[in-house]
Amino acid sequence: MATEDKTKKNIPSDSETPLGTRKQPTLKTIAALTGLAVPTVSRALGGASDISVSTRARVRAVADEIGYVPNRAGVRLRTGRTNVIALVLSTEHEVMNHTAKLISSVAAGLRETQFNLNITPYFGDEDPMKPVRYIVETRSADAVILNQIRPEDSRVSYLRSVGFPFATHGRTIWENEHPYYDYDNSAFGALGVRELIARGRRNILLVAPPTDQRYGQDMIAGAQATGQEVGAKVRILSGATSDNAMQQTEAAIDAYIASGKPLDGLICGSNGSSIAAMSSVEKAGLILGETVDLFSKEAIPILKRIRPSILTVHEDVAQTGRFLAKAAMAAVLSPKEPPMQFLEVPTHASLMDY
Amino acid sequence: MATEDKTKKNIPSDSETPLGTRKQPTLKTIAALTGLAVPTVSRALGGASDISVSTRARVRAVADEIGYVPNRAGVRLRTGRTNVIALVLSTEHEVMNHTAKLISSVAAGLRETQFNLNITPYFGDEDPMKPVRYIVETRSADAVILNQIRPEDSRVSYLRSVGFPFATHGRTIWENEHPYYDYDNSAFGALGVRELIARGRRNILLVAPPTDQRYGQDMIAGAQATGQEVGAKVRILSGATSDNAMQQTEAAIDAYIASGKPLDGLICGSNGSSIAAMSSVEKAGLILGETVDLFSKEAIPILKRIRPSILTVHEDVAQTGRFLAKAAMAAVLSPKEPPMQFLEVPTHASLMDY
DNA sequence: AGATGATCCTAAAACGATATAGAATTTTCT
DNA sequence: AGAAAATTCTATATCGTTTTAGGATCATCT
Repeated sequence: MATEDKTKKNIPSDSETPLGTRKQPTLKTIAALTGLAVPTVSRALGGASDISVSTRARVRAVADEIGYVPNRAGVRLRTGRTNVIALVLSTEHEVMNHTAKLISSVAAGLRETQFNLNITPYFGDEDPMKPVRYIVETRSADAVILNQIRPEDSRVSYLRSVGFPFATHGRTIWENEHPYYDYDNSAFGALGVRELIARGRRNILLVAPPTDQRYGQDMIAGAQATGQEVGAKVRILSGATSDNAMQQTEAAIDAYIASGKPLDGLICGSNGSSIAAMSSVEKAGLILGETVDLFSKEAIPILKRIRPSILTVHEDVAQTGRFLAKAAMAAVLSPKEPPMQFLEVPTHASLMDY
Repeated sequence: MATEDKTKKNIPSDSETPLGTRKQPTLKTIAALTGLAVPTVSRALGGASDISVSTRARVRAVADEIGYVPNRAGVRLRTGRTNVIALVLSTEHEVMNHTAKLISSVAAGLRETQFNLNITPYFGDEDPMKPVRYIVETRSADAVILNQIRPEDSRVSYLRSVGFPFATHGRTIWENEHPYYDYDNSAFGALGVRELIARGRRNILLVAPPTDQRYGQDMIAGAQATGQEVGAKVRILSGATSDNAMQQTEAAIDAYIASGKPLDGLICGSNGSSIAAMSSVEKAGLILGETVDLFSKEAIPILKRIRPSILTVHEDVAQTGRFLAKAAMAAVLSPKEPPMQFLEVPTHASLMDY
């Protein structure tokens, strides 16, 4: 085996034409072309004030001419800056509609900025902390954006403890101290109850909001408080809740109906649960818009194109993503400024019945 | 400690730690702790054969102990390797269902490998070449994955000319020479016609496949050839086609029906067009499964949960993404091997009518 | 004993960028 | 005119890693 090692070392393997190694121009290239020193070129391109205007112009001209683009690895090693914002997403139930729209809107928010978007997925069976820790430890992003926030999210406390910039889609118990965008799910729950009551509904079921995340807790609280207020019964269906647990959700609603409890109003906080509810209701012989009303959070266009009439409230996911992008950038570029925060409050529903 | 003069160079003492940001351990840290030289530590962790087993074990133990993670910028600068696979996606019509599933399945394919996923979005109004050129010029990924491939896609010819590793979702005219995963849309078109004919349908409309991309061209060719064969009329509806152009697609189908042309079978190659078709057909008073049949490509679960009975053919997007991930990695790690290629051929449809 | 090799490690250089300190020149001031 | 100051550039060091070449030590062979 020793001899094998030796021969392996001596034979110059595939050193002929390594594809893709056409070298990119570097600062050194420009320095050679202009007769300047490398740091001078760097500072000229950076717009430093102690480089003469004429030199700056000359350097820029040469750089443009040869198509110079800074090597990110060099910048990153020297400055620690990656120019990357990482969006950390769970793929537990697949990347679904809402998440997909979030991706594109965050991308839109980063458009024409110095920042690039990196999607870091993690899987349901692994520690949600893992991708966050990886990003921090390898410094592979300047900031992270998190969603599916729990009230005392350990990722948030970790990021705060190491001083790493971030923004969240959802609030924690430390909500005053970090950037976030949140949707007022308490108001959503309240609005749902009010709208259904206004249509004469009295037996309302709130479908399966997650109780480990604040948004589900808020939705329940908002709906129940308003139910108390107006003297209507608001029941909470527990069980599977995410977009891709539609089957379980549908089964849970089926079971609820089968149990004989009265039902004439449904509140669904996700597209998946809305679809499950529509299906379930139809099977049970109830008719949307007539014997039962469905109040739904509208996020994807498909819901608009499905025939039965349902009440929808608009959630502005496009705004969400753009805001989170700005908030994350601000956390990087202006760490001393107060964190950017926004709470989207739903105020009215409309009948989607085209 | 004994060889103090030797180790005394410029080891940053623990007591310094000046700023608030706690520094990550580097090879230097391990070198100081073990009394070895930095390259020795590097080679020990890399498993080089000329480092003694005991040293390797000691170094690894210390590395694990202090939680050493290689700084990616350093590796990238030295080796040129980023350990990133970039998935380049258009957000023209938003990141939609099919795309979302592609993202999660590519992520799954990269799971537990050395590679990370980077989503690089581009916008409909900008040059599709731009993100690709950026990645190549800044060397910010080791390979790219492209979709929405045109037959003579300029991104593909560019990547080939610079020798940059890539894989495509769809084939080009150079299909023999690069890695790809493709769905046999010709077979899909043919199968659709055959299935509809088998149900007694004779007036078939193929809904709006894009004619500038190969997959649309193939679908048309497959459907028309089979139509010829069995002597049935297959018409092609031109117009908007992507998932998010549902409104236009629906309007085009409405117009087709209004024109009085006979129609008893529909073939839809995307989820969006299927939803549009269902809506359009219902408006026109046709009944799915009775007066008309819909043959659809099934990719998202929502289609399964919508009430009317439709014929669906399974497209394995999960496999697509995993394969593309492997193909891209292979292009990076084994450039000399023949490119990984796969053509998914649909063979049967099933009635989604639960 | 002296030469040869094997084993295990180190020194130096390099990737591409930027920060810092200081050098060379010109301008301004007294 | 001589000194101080401003201007414009260069030299050097550095970020963290890996590659290359070579050095030191000890065992083995003739």
